[in-house]
Amino acid sequence: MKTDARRKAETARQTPRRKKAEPPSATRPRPSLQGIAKMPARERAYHELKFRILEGRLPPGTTLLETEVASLLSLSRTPVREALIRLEEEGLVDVRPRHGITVKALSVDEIEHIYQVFSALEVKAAQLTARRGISGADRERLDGILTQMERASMRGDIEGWSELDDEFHSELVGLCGNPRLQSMLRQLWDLQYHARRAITKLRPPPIVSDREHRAILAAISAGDEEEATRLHQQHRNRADKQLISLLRQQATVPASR
Amino acid sequence: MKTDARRKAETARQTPRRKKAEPPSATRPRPSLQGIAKMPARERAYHELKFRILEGRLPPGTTLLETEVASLLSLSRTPVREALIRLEEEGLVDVRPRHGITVKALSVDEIEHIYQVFSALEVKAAQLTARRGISGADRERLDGILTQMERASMRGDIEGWSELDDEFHSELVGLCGNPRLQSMLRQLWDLQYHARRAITKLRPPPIVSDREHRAILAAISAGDEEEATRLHQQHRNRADKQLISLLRQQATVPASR
DNA sequence: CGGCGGTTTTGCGTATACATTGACGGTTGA
DNA sequence: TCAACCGTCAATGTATACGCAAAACCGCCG
Repeated sequence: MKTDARRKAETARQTPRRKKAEPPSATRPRPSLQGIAKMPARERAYHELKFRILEGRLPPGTTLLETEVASLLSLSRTPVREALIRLEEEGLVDVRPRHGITVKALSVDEIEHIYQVFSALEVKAAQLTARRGISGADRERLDGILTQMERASMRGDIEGWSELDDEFHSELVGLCGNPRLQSMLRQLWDLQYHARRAITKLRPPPIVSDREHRAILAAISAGDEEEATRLHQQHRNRADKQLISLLRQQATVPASR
Repeated sequence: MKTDARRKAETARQTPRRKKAEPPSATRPRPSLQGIAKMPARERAYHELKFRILEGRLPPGTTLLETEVASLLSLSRTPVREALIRLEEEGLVDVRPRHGITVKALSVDEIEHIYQVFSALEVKAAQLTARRGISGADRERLDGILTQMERASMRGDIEGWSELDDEFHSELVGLCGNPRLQSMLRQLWDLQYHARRAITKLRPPPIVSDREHRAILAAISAGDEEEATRLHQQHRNRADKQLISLLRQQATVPASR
């Protein structure tokens, strides 16, 4: 028993990484298909709920009471509440006391806002990556992804292309050397995940994107920070505009699903 | 014995008089100096802790157990834990199970990372503000702030200038029309709050900043998105570089305080 | 003198109990 | 018929109980 309420920190300059294997994959909503097993209940609740929301198994607008969520996951309210706090902070659910929690439905405007932030950060990431330079191996890897993408777009495999696109972008971000930037991007990613999937198949063939990607990679490889920034900027502007306009289009005609 | 023999009566609901005398900080971390009264305990815990951390009353490195925090705030562990989850997400504290929570100490590198994100977002905000245009009244207000700043810098009142600087930037951000962007900026702001204060007085006279601010406001008023972006970009680059270098300088000579 | 295995302590994760509060429907009075 | 009021109760907010397992401790053995 200590009478002194505070102890001095052990100074470790380096953030004392928790031993836990990093769960969140950049593009996958679920941490590891298995690692969920022996996690604290709070984490399980968090990941399970997030997963269900992102995959659409808890569609936007769904509202549940804390108790219902708890029994849905076979847990008590405590860890569920703790998970919900995080999900609310991240913007995935709304908590309205006495009315339950509601899976947030994003309006097109909100998605546009998300993309404004997302793209600004991604461009910054590209800039930082260019500034710090990439290794030959990284270059190879990115190059490989681009090649696969080109093949996919030639065969008209938009879905496959889209996944590779995610991979390319997230690889690039992974190289920027700014963990905070990375984690913010990951979070924003999750928010737009659903919207993005919804319009994947409606996309026109990504020939332009392919070209732009090549150019960006070249600029980064060359360490040309200015050029990489400019190109990535432009790439995102174009892609965002397209995406938003597709969404608006679809929003007016709710259609099938 | 283990459980702290439950706080007996101890003046039942009589909350010990908190000395919330401190009125400082322009962009004060505390919500409203009074509104804290009749809030849910979880919120009180959150704000109270955040306040103490930002003001330095819980200096970086401080380590406390959940129980200790709870009794510090005269609450039970539950609302405290819920507050801590949010504080951890925001990056203000580290939670290491069985080792307590510790107030995070940011390294200069981390602060640099924060600024990279912060500035990218602020520039985007300026761009959006320019794009959407500002009203005459807003223009007046911003103009007024700049005038006050110029006066402050002429009198050598760096502290005053600095507060106005915060105000200017946050006003600008407030006009961008993207709430998510705003809230992210606010959060990042809190993270760098302490570091920034620490070097405020070491700043050289802000003549250049004053000039830049004028130019930025002009570009925004004119609705010149490109120019506003470029100028703000440049402004932030310069200011960040200066700030980081001051921090590094000081980091090597811990000095007083 | 130092490392190692068992034992004890203790902090936390989760469940549960209890208090509080706001929603809602029914009743009443105009 | 309508609107204000009130009582009831469900849902949340907060406190407490409880057991596990990590960390600290301790004594034994090298």
